[in-house]
Amino acid sequence: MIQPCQDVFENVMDLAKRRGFIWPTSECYGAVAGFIDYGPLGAMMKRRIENIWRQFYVVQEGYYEIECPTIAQEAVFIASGHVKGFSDKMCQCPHCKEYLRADHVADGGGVCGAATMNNETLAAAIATCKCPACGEVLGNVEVYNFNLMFSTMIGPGSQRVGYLRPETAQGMFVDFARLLRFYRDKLPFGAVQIGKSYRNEISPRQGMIRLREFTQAEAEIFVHPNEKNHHPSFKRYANYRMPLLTYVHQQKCEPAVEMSMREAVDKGIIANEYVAYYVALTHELLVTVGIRPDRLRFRQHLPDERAHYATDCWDAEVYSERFGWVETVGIADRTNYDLNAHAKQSGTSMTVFIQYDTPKKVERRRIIPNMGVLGKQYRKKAKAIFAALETATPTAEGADVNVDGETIHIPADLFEVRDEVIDVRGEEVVPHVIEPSYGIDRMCYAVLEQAYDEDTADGEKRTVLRLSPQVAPVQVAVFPLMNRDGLDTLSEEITITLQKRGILAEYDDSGAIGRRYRRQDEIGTPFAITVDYESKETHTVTIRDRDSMKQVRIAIDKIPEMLSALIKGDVKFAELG
RNA sequence: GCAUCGAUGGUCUAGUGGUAUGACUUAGGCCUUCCAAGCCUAUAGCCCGGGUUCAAUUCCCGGUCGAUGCACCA
Repeated sequence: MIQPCQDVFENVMDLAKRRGFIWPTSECYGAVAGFIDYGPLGAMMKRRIENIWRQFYVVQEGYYEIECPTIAQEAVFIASGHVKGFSDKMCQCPHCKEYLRADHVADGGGVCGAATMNNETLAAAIATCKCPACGEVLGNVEVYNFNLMFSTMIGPGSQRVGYLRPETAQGMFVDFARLLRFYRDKLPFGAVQIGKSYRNEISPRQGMIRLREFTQAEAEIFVHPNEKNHHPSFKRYANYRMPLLTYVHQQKCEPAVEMSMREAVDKGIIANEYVAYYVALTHELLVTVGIRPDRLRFRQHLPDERAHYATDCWDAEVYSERFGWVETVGIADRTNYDLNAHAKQSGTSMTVFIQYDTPKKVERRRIIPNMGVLGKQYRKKAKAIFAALETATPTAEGADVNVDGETIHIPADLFEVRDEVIDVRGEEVVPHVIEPSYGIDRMCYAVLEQAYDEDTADGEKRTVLRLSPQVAPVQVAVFPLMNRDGLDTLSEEITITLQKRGILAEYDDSGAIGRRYRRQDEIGTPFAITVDYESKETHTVTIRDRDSMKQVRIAIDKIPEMLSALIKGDVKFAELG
């Protein structure tokens, strides 16, 4: 699948480093693998991508953003399964020093039940196995858990364990009760979070594709389990078409098939309307930030690839010339797994009360003990008897209840059996969660790689980042043709006017004008305004398009309005004069 | 993490047991009426630690980072 291309990745990362998009972290002390710094332009571009994400999820969908700590106490990750399930049982071969997955060694050596063994048992079991790397018999080895979460201590001298979160999602789950109240106790609702997550990868490589600290943008959408096939805005994307690579296609090595979201749901290819809706929304979002549709596909997880809680999962994969298809977004139906787990761990209810349209009549039998007598007679056992009686099946003589292994006969005159019909107005429901989860750093890399281009201008090589105007860090450059005769002061005035309108404009008067154009081309600045001698007489300037290098003359007082429209994409440069 | 290879101004590079070549870039100046032109000047470098040596950027050992292969990637 991976078809390495020697140049693109290196060219992109070289440019990114040189021009201040991406830097190795803490370079003066030697960089650390798996960590990067975003430089001035990279941080700006990342923020613009995040803001486009907010436009979709917060503004369009109405799912407010929350912000939770990156460190959480152990209980959170016990419930989520990360303390237990996010670690691997490792051992080291004493002969060749290779690090090995102990359970894999056991499986390979014919040991049964390795997955359920504790570390000591597993160590004993693999002592007679051969190291798959060097072939020597392992002998006495220590088996230990390598957890991919970074752990820390909360407070000084504390025994309280904390972990850096391996995903932002848990924040939305643990805040469920508050969120439910905020959304006035009605489903569906959602909450989103953009923030850092941490995974202590054993061996991160591939630049910014696999990081130990990375930025996720996750949405958790809470929905009634019976309503997953009725997204209230489904019609927005019902006819949205894209190629889908289902797990059946993958098993048969067939290519993806293009279809609408309506078809995909109706044919049972995508599990429900909610998942389909966010598959389509994700497609639109990725195209908006500048991913080419022909380098974008949606691939369904194979049944054995899915996390144990997910019923359906689709990855948006972006094609990289260096890394092949890279998972950039995952859209999963997490069911009620997380809320059930936190409800159990925390002892807090994580349900929504759903009112019936009309109350249901339910027959109910209540057993009401005469506690005045029972209490005196049974003393400390009375409370347990009271509880046991609620579920007892009384006969005419009385009821037998079991308290602490002892069967106690309660005569019929010590309680009253009351059969009644009551109105049940609704039920407690644990919502299901639909989760679109975006890897922002991977999106940034994909945007840079796809924007990188080299063309020829006047017989010379030109390096140009064809970034969408919406994500380009610098939005416009302003140049005086000559830095004299008042052209420079007029240019500076225009720059300030644009900056006051919230447009990131960069003024530059150094050296030849051609060099200044090239410099801006390389960082992806989509437009350049040039003030020339005609500007003083006619109050006009030229505006230059990065991609075509064409120029159009416009009136100075029209610049802010026109640039805003060009940057937003409401107007295309080719449509101008 | 293991194995192999590599690391010289911001970038690309020459070279060396006695502190380093050239080009591009950048900054200042001159020139210049629209796409990296020209001229002058300036800034800036031997990945880190230890060893050998009078002297290490150079040789040796260890580390870091990067590339590749293996392993890993809930």
